[in-house]
Amino acid sequence: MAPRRATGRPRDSREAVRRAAEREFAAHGLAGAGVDTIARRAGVNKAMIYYHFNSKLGLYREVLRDGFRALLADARAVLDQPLTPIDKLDAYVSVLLRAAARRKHLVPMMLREIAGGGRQLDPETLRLLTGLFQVVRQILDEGRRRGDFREIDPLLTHLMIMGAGILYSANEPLRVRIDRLKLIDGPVKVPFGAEPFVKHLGAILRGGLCRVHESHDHA
Amino acid sequence: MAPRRATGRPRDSREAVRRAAEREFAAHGLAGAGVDTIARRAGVNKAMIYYHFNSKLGLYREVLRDGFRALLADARAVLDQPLTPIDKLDAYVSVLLRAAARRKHLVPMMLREIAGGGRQLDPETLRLLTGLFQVVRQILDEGRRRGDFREIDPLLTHLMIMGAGILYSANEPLRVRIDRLKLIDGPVKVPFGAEPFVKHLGAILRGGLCRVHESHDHA
DNA sequence: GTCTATAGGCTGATAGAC
DNA sequence: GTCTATCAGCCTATAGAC
Repeated sequence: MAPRRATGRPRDSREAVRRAAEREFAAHGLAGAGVDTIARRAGVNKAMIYYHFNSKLGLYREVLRDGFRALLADARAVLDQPLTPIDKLDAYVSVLLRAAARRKHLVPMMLREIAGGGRQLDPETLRLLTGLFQVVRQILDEGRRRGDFREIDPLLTHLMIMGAGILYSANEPLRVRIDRLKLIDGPVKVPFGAEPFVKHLGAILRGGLCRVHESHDHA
Repeated sequence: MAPRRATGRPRDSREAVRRAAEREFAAHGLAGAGVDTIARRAGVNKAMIYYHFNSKLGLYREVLRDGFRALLADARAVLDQPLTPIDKLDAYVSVLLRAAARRKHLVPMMLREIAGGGRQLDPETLRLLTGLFQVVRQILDEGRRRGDFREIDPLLTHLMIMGAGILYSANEPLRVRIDRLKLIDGPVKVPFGAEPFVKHLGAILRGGLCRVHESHDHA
């Protein structure tokens, strides 16, 4: 029995609010977001927000939860793909970045949440977060069983991938600005979009930074 | 001519405000922070904040700038150490994490700033940020010249290290909570403090995830 | 489900005495 | 440099009609 346009506009007002809230919360955080702004941008009366979500915090939590539910579902799908473990890791990173690009509110909200010690994360959202770790852990386990991977801490690896991926995504606006201002001298090309990052991280995970010196000495 | 206790208390009131502001901004962000709270915690009259810093935003910017100035100085010191490039990278990561641990406001503030597209970053702070990249670039260049490192994108590498390091630092409270709630099953030890991360990232940068199979086949 | 009107608290900022 | 007093605006939230 989902509420289907009783009187007003064809499009569900609840959905409109959610979408407007995603933008506002991502840009300004829970404290900085304005309920009036969200209502205006949703083309909805402000009272509707309280009707549907009870409070600003309630709306905030629901937006976060929805986002992570979708993200976790995407990530889990990687496990079923017929790929080698190392390629699955690539796919996972790619999914992460592309999910962040599609749902632009997720990464900024997550970032602010982490900055605040995760105070607004309800238990379910916390569970969803650990679910992402489980995906990485399964991939790493499979790789270790097959003898592809060496013994490596799965949680630290997860945190590394997540951190690098999140910052890279969130960074994009800043990179654009730094690029425009020509703040970096020399022949450095500023990367944009998911692809360069996925490739780069994949290369590092495969072989690290160092040269493979097959019987090769300097001097 | 630094202002030295004209009338009031022995300790400089400006410094007291800065320190209280660090905590408040880190915990609640620019919008969420309260000027009254900062004043109270600094043991200083609220009007003094406006006397010293003009506005809440002015105070915020100064706190950020000071933090990154100190961080960049620490990072640059690594360049002069008598270490091989790969060990310098380790040292750099270590400095980053330890600086974050000492100046607890830095990472959360940075995280929120990134989430907001860096809207409140003044040009100098932006310059300081790119300075960190230059440090990584120099280390990588030196390694490439010596033949230790293979050809690798320095900016992507910098972003990877920075992202992983920042998230790991910022994550600590969340890891504590997840650990307490026993949300992760199985024999996974949740890491705390800088050391495990520095070691882990060092290992990955050195050799990646995969086993070195010197003539070894699975069959 | 939708809208109007408004309460009521909080908070950034300033004026002005000392 | 420090402090008191106070304003003015914003902004979450609700009551209540339709």
